[in-house]
Amino acid sequence: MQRHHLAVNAPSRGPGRPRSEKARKAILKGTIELLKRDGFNDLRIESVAARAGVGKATVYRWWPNKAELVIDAFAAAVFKELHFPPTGSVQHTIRGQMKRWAVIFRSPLGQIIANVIGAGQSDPEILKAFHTHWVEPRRVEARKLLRQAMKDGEIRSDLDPDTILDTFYGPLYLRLLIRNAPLDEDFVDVVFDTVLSGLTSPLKPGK
Amino acid sequence: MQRHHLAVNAPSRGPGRPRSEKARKAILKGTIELLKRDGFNDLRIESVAARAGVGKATVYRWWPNKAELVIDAFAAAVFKELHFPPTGSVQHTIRGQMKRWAVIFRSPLGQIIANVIGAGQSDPEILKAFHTHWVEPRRVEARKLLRQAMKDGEIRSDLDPDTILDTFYGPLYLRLLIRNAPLDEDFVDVVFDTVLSGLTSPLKPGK
Amino acid sequence: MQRHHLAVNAPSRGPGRPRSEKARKAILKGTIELLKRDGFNDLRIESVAARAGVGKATVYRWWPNKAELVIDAFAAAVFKELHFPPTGSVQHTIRGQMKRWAVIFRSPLGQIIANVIGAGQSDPEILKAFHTHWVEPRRVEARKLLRQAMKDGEIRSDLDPDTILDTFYGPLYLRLLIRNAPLDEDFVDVVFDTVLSGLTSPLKPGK
Amino acid sequence: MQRHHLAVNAPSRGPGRPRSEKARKAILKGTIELLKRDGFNDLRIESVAARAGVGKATVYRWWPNKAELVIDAFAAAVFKELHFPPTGSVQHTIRGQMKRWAVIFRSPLGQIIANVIGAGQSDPEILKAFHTHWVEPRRVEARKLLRQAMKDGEIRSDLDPDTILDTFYGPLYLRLLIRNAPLDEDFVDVVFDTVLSGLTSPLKPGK
DNA sequence: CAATAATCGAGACGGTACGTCACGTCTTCTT
DNA sequence: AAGAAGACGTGACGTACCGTCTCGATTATTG
Repeated sequence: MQRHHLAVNAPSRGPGRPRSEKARKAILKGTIELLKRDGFNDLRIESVAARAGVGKATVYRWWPNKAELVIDAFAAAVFKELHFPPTGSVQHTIRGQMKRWAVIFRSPLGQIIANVIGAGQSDPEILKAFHTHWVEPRRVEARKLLRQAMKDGEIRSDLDPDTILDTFYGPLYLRLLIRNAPLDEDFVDVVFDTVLSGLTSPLKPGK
Repeated sequence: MQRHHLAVNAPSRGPGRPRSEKARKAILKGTIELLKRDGFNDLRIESVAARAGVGKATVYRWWPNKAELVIDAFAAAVFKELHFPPTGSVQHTIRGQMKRWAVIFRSPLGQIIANVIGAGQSDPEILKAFHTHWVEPRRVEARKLLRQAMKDGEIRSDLDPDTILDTFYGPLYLRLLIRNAPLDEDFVDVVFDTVLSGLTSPLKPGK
Repeated sequence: MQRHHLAVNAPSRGPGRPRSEKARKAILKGTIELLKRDGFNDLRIESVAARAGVGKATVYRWWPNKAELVIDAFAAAVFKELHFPPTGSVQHTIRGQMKRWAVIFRSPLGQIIANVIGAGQSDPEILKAFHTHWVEPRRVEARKLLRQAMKDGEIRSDLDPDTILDTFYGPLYLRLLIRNAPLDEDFVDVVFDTVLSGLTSPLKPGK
Repeated sequence: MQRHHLAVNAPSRGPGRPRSEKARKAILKGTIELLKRDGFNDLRIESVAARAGVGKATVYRWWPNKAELVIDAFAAAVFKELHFPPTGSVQHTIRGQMKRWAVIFRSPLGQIIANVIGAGQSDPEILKAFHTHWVEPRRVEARKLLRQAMKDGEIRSDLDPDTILDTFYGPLYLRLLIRNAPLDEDFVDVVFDTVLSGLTSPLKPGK
């Protein structure tokens, strides 16, 4: 019987030795390091345990499988990247955010994100967790921003915000995952300018 | 010592029993089926061999590892999808191509494509093969098309064709891989209209 | 650092919560029950603790390992069987004792004895404890009895009492442990008669 | 699906790589060695595999558990000890056999026998195998011998041969297993003389 | 009566070995 | 020479217990 991801905010503990915070952190840290080095596929739970100086059973006690472990490690790693501060106009904010993502995508964290999405292709839970821990926290602020821009008349107001965001960010994810060309500043600028321009133009007849 | 991807078109073979074409096809077919059912991660060479009624060694004789096998199977599966016929104006052709992709992406083949990209995140060879067998064959025609459109003044002529194609197709790949929202006709229309509109507008000052 | 089997008869205890007699008894009782059910090899300290409603550490606080625990439990279980009352002639007494043993050997306690001897084959401490708690307490009275019989001329007086006792009881242990044939009354009678007869015959030349 | 101890005398093999005789022998040899060194309880399948230079799976492919492995190893080890040649009179033969057993019981093989009997206390299969591979092969000849002696009037003819053999050999097993006193020549002589004497005496009234 | 001290239950900890699975290689007989 | 069959050594899996360790709570003696 186990209790993964349970009652985190229980004010008082039950009996028994409390969970070792040191072990938990060492495991998550080791997972990130090995994920960078070996990728998701070649990540070994045994290696994580060994690197964290921890028994294998301690890993399995708290994470039921590699996927959940990686998700948690990923969530912890991106926690600090969560914030998405408006920096002036909506357009300026989104362009800035896209550039910051490009930086992240090129960094080791980007490789982890790519790995998580990759692993998610054969495990829906991972994909779901990627949503919960990465996509959604950013989308909630971005949607708010877009709706404000629509209200202010800065962009077309007849489109679904998520569709717009997918159009902005899709090309970035494409280059992250397919790696057909570098994900550099110029690319971000062109994509942003192109899409934004399309969003401010008068409506055209479809098809 | 083995000899993968051998000179197939040697006019005369050496001595010995010739390679069994039946076995080759059964292996590729079984690979595709199991890839659909189990995904790349849970695809077992042993299962492929068993399903194909073939010895495990026969698989390894011709494909050095799971990745190459999947790539070959993938290439065989998408072979018939290769053609990209122009259907009138450039705009009409691209919109049609995007819609056809959306259909494919929603089909079982789409799951295989997603799986291959996913597997490619921890194996550069797979990603490379995805390029060779899927991306490039389509891009060569698409680039030609775009360059014609630029020459005709239909779209801006100062952009890299691959950047443009990434902008068109990135959102589709995003929904294929992240599955945050359905990849339906409307989405394709909105993305196409938006991006195309951005490509026909007069230049705006970047940044 | 621990203190097993401590001087119990200290008239006044030190400070601190005293040892729980209830826990001690529950542990010994559970040990016997599980020993019967699972045998020594498959006896789990965790199961003992769980069955006794006791923390695992409480078991380890008082018994350093499974062997000592089993020995203690065994000693407690056989404590009441210790007495060996003379019932008339020496011959009659020994035959009676052998029959009582046969009954015990056929009972669940017999299985425990067999298990303890079995476990003793890979742990000398267990064998030693089996001696101390089971064999010797019986031998001291039996030897006295035999020496009396020798003095009285009932049996040969040139033999080592322990050799004689091994000859009497060896066959019983054999059937307890090897289980090649039932350990019934007839068997006891034949063994006793045969050996006793051999002990009363005039000496024969050895070899 | 496995096939332990199967079809040994199949005249022609099927397809597939044949079982490695080298591995089989190395495993049985290693098992005996480790059994001597560590006893049954502390015998590790992993150690057996390592010592035999063999994969753990190869051990499990042919023996379902430690018990069966030990039984097979034991059977192989005692195979050469099987013969029981008559050496003159029945009495002389039995005394000689008992002395030979005493020698074996004092040797490393004796420790293995003790271990097997010990392990048999918590696993009936082991005990059964001990019977099949050790006890019975000797008993068949011994029974024949005893029946001949009965017919010749050398010993009483109203007793079950197995009861007699248990009376002869029980004391030897007792000292092997309980180790309360040395299993030396004198002990064997006294036991043999005593029991034999009891078997040649005229019948006494039981009870 | 408060302070001290040892026990209790619970249960997490770092380990070791388990028995299973798939890997990629090999060895046999058959085609 | 390639085929299928299937055993081989390897190494990671996820599980079960080991014996130890921290907890908060309880129950004694001592100051």
